[in-house]
Amino acid sequence: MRLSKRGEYGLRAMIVLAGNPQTDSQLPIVLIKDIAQQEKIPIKFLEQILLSLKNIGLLHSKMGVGGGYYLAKQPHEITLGQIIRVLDGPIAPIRCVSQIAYESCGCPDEETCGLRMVMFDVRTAMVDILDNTSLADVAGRVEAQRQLLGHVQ
Amino acid sequence: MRLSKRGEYGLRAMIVLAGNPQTDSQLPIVLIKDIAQQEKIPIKFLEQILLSLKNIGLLHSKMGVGGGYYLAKQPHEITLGQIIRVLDGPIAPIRCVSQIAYESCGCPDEETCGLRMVMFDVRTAMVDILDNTSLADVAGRVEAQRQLLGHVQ
DNA sequence: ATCTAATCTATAATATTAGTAGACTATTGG
DNA sequence: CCAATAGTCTACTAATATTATAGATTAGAT
Repeated sequence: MRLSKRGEYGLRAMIVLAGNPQTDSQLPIVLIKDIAQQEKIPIKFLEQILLSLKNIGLLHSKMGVGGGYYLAKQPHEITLGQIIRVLDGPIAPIRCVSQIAYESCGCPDEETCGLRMVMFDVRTAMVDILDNTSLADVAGRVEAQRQLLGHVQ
Repeated sequence: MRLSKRGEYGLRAMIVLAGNPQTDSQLPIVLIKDIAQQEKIPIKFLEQILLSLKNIGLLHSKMGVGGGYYLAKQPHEITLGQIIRVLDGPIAPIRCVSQIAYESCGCPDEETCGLRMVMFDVRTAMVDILDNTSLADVAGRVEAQRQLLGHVQ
């Protein structure tokens, strides 16, 4: 029941990117290298991860001097659920409760399978959080917590 | 974010065992072989799984003719969370939110780590379900669903 | 041109998972 | 006591997934 490093690193990177808010005047481009350094992620591994997120349309990039990665949408439009599904696959404890990647678990009657009923609830609980938490929400919570702890920016 | 086969098989086996309710007159002993057959689980794999559950004290067993496995406690005293922790380890998307197997994720300040905040909520949601659902609860839900669908026993 | 930075593909190293094998021990019943 | 039954224990293997690493390539800026 654990997130992979791939998923974790991807989420951390996206949260960093969301921390550089998009303005009209200045593009919030961040280098892979900088994210890797800041979050202690192996750079070559992070490259692959960001590339996946780019290919699915969550990130844009720019090559060459002054290039880097930036969010393809506003932070409030990107949820953690989207990111995790790209990097770790469907969010479901067992396949027979996945909406996106359903697969029979082979029990005689799914309608009366006790395990399936409970795991359906677990899946729902996870998805409820992850699909309703955006990068902006995360940034907001971090900010609120900083204020609460009296951190000075 | 998926349960292993080990975990899944263990849960299925325990649900089967809880389906044979414990009475004073007759011991509800079930053979590994029968569970394996009914649930389509490789028998040698299931042996190991049941042994783990026995060693942790969730199952008892009896060798020889007329032997087999039976629950060590009443179905309402055994939760799915207990079973999963034995077979799959701690229930937490990342280690830094596990109560039982905490481990630092290496971020500069855990108190203001956005990923940690969200994953803490996810963990809580999963644990709330799994630690509050007993084998008796599962059996009850299966029975209720059977009635609802008009199955005749 | 040259430097920078992302892109792409392949592959290596490691860990985990899933399953198999077989010898051993305990219990029952004849 | 012996044979059959059924769980115990340990080791091992095969497959798969995870976590990277390497290096050549392409695009863009100055």
